[in-house]
Amino acid sequence: MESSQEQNKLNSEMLEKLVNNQPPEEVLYEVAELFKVFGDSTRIRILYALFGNELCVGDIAEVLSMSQSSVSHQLRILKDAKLVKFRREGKSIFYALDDDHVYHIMEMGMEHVEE
Amino acid sequence: MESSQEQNKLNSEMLEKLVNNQPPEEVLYEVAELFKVFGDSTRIRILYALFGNELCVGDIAEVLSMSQSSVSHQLRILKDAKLVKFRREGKSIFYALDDDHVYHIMEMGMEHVEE
DNA sequence: TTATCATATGTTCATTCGTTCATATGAATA
DNA sequence: TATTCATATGAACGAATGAACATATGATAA
Repeated sequence: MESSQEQNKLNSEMLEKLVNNQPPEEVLYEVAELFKVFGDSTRIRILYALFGNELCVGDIAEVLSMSQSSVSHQLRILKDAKLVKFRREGKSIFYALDDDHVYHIMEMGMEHVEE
Repeated sequence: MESSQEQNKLNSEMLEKLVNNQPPEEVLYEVAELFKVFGDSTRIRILYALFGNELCVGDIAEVLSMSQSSVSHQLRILKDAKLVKFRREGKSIFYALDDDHVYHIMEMGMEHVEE
């Protein structure tokens, strides 16, 4: 892991304090998993298409010029991450953004990029 | 892309409007790239270690029980994404979170997960 | 200038991931 | 009930990615 002569800048007391202040491993992992879902341009495009709109799968595919299969696969990932919700209406299934967190996280991303 | 008999829920006027309302492809791509950086538990751990602390590479490695090489590689990715900044002090290089966006994005992630 | 310490970089390898194609499910309608 | 339409699922393939190991860079101190 480290060479034996490594000279750290922090003493062991502060190091230990930092180690203990880390959130539980599980939480960090889940946060990473969440952002991983946002980390694909196809899914970002889908999320933006749903920004303020409720759309069925076929329409998303048409708006984004994607195959139905691809959209459906990605919607499943978004669904599992609780980023979108859906309801059935006849043969169609309509998707929408799940809650305000999704809006806010995307807005944050836009802000950081547009600098 | 779609079967010839596909019956969309939206008329072509609304579809076109949606298509035109999408942010530029480049922006969506950059947003995805940004979140991709957050989408790895190793990098999330590093970012959390830097939450309010300025640390040098060796200390990050020690705090997180990671190899120096691995930390350095990930720091480069964080640096390229402008999520961390750094300054040299003697032989050491100290890293810190770059701006408030980073804090806010992570806080959003935590909030969404802790529900 | 040479040796040393802290950090960075290059390469390889195993794994993950997104897309595509084919097919299955399942609700609505004839 | 049989057919059709909308969506979901499974398998396969290629591309991207993170970790590990070895090595390079570059600043400092002897």
